[in-house]
Amino acid sequence: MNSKNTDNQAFSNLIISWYRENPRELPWRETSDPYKIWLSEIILQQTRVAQGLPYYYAFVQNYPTIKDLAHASESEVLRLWQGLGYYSRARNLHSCAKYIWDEFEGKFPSTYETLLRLKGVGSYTAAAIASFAFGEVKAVVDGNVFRVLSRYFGIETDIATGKAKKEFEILANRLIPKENPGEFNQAMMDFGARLCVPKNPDCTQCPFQGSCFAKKNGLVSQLPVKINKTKVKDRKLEYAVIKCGEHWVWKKRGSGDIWTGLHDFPLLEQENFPFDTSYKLQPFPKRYRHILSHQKLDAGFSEIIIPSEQHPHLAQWCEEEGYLLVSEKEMEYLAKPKLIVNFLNDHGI
DNA sequence: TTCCAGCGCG
DNA sequence: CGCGCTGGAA
Repeated sequence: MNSKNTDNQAFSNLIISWYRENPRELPWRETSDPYKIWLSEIILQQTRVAQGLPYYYAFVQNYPTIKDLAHASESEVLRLWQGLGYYSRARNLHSCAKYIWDEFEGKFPSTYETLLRLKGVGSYTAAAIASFAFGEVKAVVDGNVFRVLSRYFGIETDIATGKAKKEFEILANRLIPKENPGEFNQAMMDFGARLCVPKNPDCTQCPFQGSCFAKKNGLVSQLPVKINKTKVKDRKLEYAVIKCGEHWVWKKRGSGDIWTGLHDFPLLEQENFPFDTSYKLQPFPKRYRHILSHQKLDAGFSEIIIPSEQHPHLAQWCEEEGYLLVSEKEMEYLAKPKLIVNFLNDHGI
């Protein structure tokens, strides 16, 4: 055995023993059911544990097995996902459940390579499911792993690049032990989430103080290197809140833009907006700001009251233009983006 | 108010 | 490489 392997073993032993002393107790760690592990990993993509936890409980409660999820409707799944963001995760989740139920009799794919073919499952999630549920020796590389390894080994590659992804995957796969790969992966992520945190980590508590490159060289605050070039565009939305008796006009959003599959209202800037002259537009004074990953939204709402006797006419227009006429009772069950939920809350809905 | 953390797709 | 969301911290 050469010294590299000895070092690797020392690293994995140390991080695993840290993990055994400091485990987070999480419900998806109590199971080896690949369905529940997959569900938890999709929820946790781009999402903190504290925020994802209630959604995990809700999904397990509503859909205890992949069969239950496969037999649900997409709109129901989106409604349960409401507020969590990145809604394509929910659409992919549901579509995968149907696919696995229909094509594989509900038997979950069990290898890294086959998991990777599932929509919404990339290299991180495939490695997580393969190692946690099936014991495959495959290292996860997420934001935590980038941080831990870049600091410990002093790697200065910009972690936003594809080059870094390859480099860190190779390194992590050299470190992962064959005996308990899943535990090593959990350990790396917990260590990054709880001790080797992005800002002001408490290095005095760290088992790697003596060997960490960043610690020894005073580079902890500089690593990992991440060049942030996300540019955010400004965008204005002018919503028409069209009410007729107990009914409101809604729009189910299509693909190719934000909030695919969720519901909001007709936009005034729409070409074919019909109620140009005949009805009074009452703008609400309050505007709503909402930040997405690449857009800064500034939304205004104007109310339009349609007399009840116009209901049939309005219903026909909705039919023709692809809008939904929904009663206040039924609105509750539509999946809506946070911005719209905020607006409704302000109006006691 | 701004900044930042957190993967996958086309 | 541009794009998709929200919440919590600075």
